Amino acid sequence: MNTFPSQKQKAGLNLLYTAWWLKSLISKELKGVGITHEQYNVLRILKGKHPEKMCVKDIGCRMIERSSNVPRIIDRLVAKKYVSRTNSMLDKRETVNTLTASGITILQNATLIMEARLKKIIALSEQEAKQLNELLEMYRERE
Amino acid sequence: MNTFPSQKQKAGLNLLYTAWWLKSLISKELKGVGITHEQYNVLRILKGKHPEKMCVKDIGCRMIERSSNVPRIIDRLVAKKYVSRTNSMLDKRETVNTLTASGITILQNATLIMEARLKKIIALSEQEAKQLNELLEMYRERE
DNA sequence: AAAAAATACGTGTATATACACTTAAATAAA
DNA sequence: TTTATTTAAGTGTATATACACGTATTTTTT
Repeated sequence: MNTFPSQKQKAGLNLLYTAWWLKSLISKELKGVGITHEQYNVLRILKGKHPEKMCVKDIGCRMIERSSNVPRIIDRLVAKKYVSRTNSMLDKRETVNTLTASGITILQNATLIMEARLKKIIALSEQEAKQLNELLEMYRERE
Repeated sequence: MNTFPSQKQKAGLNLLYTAWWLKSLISKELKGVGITHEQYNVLRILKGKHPEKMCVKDIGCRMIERSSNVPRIIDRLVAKKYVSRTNSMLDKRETVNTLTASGITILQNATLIMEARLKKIIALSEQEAKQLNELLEMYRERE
């Protein structure tokens, strides 16, 4: 990684690679629990409002990678009985979704395992992480 | 994005989000040219050795996201006539792949469009990009 | 030289992404 | 009130990812 015409160009590839590396790490941990990276993300979002229910749109716009696939991710979580989905009574277009008891359990499980692992692996100090956050925000400043 | 228990945890999400943001940006530009992000990546890797031919394995291990899907990405590039694939004579297990003339053209095209766009959008200076690179490398130091 | 292990490529499957499209319901405009 | 527009959810399709597996070939071991 060291014959780059510019640091800026290198940073793009470095960013994509590091994110892939992190995502792989997370997926590997979650595999033991039986859920995918994206399913974990949806469970966490639902946890954030629990016991309040959330419609698909509100979940979607909180996803890290804004996907149009949320209905199908929820399908799988419903099939695994981690999420319950019913029709909204206020707005018949919406469905409302919430964690089940086993959804909460699996999420706690996943979170514990993952955070322990990440804590060990990620090599930055808090101060360095803060600096990284600032640079990432500057990176996409013109978004 | 500001009620995080730790900067380190925030950095993970920030990293995933920024990479997604960048990937979307790139994909959008490439759409006009008619290739995907991953196809572009393979074309660039082939360009790096051109006119030498490359086997699937050598392409795969140079991908940003190490995918086991390289044969199928090449399938699509062959179908579009941007890549030509033949059997290796040295090792009959291998196939050897190289850019066609139109592959070179489309790649030049894509590169020009993309770099112009990224230059405008990415908000970091060279110095800041360098700092970002250092932090990303530290981030995954224990890989 | 024959058997075993490793390698390169490809395939099959479940999941996800990106995007266009459909349908039903809610909201705004006429 | 009726019509038009917007919105929420879901579906279909092409592409990609992750991973297990199969097959042919090469390399290593015995």
